[in-house]
Amino acid sequence: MIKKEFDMTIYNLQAEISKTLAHPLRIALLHTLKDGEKTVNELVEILNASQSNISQHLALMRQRQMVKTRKNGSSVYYRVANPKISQACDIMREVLMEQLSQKHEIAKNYSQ
Amino acid sequence: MIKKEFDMTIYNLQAEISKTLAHPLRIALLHTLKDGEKTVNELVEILNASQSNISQHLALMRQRQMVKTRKNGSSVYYRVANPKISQACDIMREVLMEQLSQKHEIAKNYSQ
DNA sequence: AAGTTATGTTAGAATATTCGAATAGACGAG
DNA sequence: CTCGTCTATTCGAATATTCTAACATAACTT
Repeated sequence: MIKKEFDMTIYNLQAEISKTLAHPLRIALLHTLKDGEKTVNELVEILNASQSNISQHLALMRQRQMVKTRKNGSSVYYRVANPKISQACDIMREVLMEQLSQKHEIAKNYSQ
Repeated sequence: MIKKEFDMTIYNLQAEISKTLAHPLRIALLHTLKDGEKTVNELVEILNASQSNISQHLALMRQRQMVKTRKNGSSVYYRVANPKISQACDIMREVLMEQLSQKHEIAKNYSQ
C-alpha cells in the first residue's frame, strides 16, 4: 500500500501569483494601471514612492507576467497584462470592505 | 500649494489579505476546506504536513478572518469564512492556467 | 560630445516569514 | 486521577523580502 502524496506543485505556482499581490505598493500599481497604461515617471508621481523602488516592483510584476511594457523613446509604458488579476484584486477588496463594516458593526454594538 | 499625498491605508489592508494567500500550504488549506469543514487532524493527513505547521497556518488564517472554527469534543472543525476568498483563489488559478498554456504554446512553436 | 532625463540594476542592512522541536493545554476514556 | 489524543503556542535558526543609496544604461537635447 503506497502512501498517497499530496501534490503541491499547483499550489506553489499559485502562491507565486499571490505573493506578487502581497505588497501594498504593487496593489496600488495594479489599481493605478487599471485605467490605462502609464510611464514609470507617472507612476512615481502618482504613488509618491522612489523611482528605484517603483522600478523594482514593476520588474517583479513583469517577471511574473502581471504587467506588460511598451517602449516609446526614453519612456516605458506599463499596462496590466491580464484583467483577471484586477478582478481578483477587486474581490479581495470586497472581502476587506465586508470585514471593515463588520468591525464597525461590532464597535457600534459595544457603544450602545 | 500642498503636495497631494497618496493614501496607502486601503492598499496596506488589502496586502494583508494577499499575504495570507501567499503561501502554498494556506492555499491548499483553503482549497481543501472548500468542500466542507474539516478537523485539524484531517487536514494534517490530507495535506501531509506536520500538525504544528498546519496549526500555525490555521491560526494565521483565523486571525485574518479567512477561516472560522467550531469546537466539538477535543476536535476543532475549520471552515472557510467567506466564499469570496475561494472565488478570488479560483480566478488566480485561472490566470495561472492561462500562463501555463501560454508557455506550452511557446514551447510548441520552438520545437517546430 | 556633453549634459539631462528616464529607467534599470546591484549591494547590503533591516525586517518579516517560515519551519521543526519542544512544550503546554484541553478533553475524553478508563 | 492518569493516560492518550487532539490542538495551540513558543523559541530560534534559516530563509526571503524590502528599502535606500549608489551606480549603470539608454535616449533625447543642444
